[in-house]
Amino acid sequence: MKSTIKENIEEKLKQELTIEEYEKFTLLLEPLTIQKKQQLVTEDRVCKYLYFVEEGVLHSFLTDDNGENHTIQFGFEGHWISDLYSFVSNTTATFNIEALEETTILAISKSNFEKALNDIPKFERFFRILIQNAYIQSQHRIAKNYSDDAEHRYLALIKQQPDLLQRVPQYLVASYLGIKPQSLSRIRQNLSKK
Amino acid sequence: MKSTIKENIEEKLKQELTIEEYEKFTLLLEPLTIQKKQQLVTEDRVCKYLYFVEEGVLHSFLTDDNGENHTIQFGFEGHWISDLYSFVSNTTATFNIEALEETTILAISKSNFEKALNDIPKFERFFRILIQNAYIQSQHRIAKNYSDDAEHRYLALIKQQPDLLQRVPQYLVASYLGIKPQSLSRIRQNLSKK
DNA sequence: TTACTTTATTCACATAGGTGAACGAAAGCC
DNA sequence: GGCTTTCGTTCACCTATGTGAATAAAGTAA
Repeated sequence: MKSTIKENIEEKLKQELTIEEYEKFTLLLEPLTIQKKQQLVTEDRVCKYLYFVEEGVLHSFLTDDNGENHTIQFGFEGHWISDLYSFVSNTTATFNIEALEETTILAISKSNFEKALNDIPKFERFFRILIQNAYIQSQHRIAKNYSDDAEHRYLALIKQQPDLLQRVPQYLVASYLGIKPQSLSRIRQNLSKK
Repeated sequence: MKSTIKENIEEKLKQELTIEEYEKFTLLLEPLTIQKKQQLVTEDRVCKYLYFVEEGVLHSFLTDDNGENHTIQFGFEGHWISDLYSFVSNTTATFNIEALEETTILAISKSNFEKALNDIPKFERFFRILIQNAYIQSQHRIAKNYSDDAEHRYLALIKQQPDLLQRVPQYLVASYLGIKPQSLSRIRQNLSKK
């Protein structure tokens, strides 16, 4: 189940890292473990790290003016997660990031991130590809939100990630789909009748 | 009104390009002009370029299973636009890109793009920052779509881009907001009563 | 100018998803 | 083991937005 950062980088670069590159990079990472319900990032504080999930799950969410939470992203093994705007611009975060189970993480601080970009040429490319993939996904998510109703989005989601409901509570899946838990219940009820 | 690519790059890099860098880069670009309603990218064909808008406006949109169009993005002067997934993976595009008025563009092909990444070190960084900003924006757009209703999204949009309705027809603004033209009409009517 | 097409408005009615409450089941805790 | 909190379901009712049609206004072409 554990995901290694070396494989993650090599897979995106479609190229192996040399031992020196990997060791140089490893020195810049800070391992940490957080418990279920602990927050890694809290809105109104600056998000000072990028996080790579080795094992476990996190979610990033936004608390709106009515105090409701909206899950923007899940971070499973092998994902990178952060409040990127807060990280790059040193402003207070708009998202919270919280563990959904005990999670082991590798964190890279902004100064170490910049060191990596400058000292390890491949790293700038790696990070470009990482963000590029994330951006493509988010464009498609916006597109699907426009063209599909909640039932279709739910079906597409569990098709793409069949174990999702085993790993995270249903009300967070509803939130990620942009609907209320009751509505997801209703949708599942309708589907089971078909 | 015209936007220059040199300024666009330097602004993102927060650093000036040398004359050599700029000239090397310029050689990789293909200028073109397209007329209103012409398509730059068509779904089901591969998108072979990244496009920088010098002057004019484009929009990218998706045609759904009911034949309805959903505007995903507007590309004004100074914006880059493409079907990035199609471009990077050489698969057929899911989005269309069409001019909303006569538009002048600089296009960079995939092979030239790769040449730029490899030959001009700053370019990899520039492109990383470009995508990073786009990704941050799209994350915030997803978040706002979850927490705000159409009226709030409309108000936020015209506040952020007050000339939008002068440049593009209202039904495209509605589409971008994820609602029907009639609904935007109704929202505007309610607002004018307040 | 006239004619034709595209865009915006308004209305009556339909529907997906939201709301708040009640209830039971499951999970964590002492 | 029982107690308490969290989670999922169901229901009756509500609301924002969609639908389809009619009409007007604006834009374009001849």
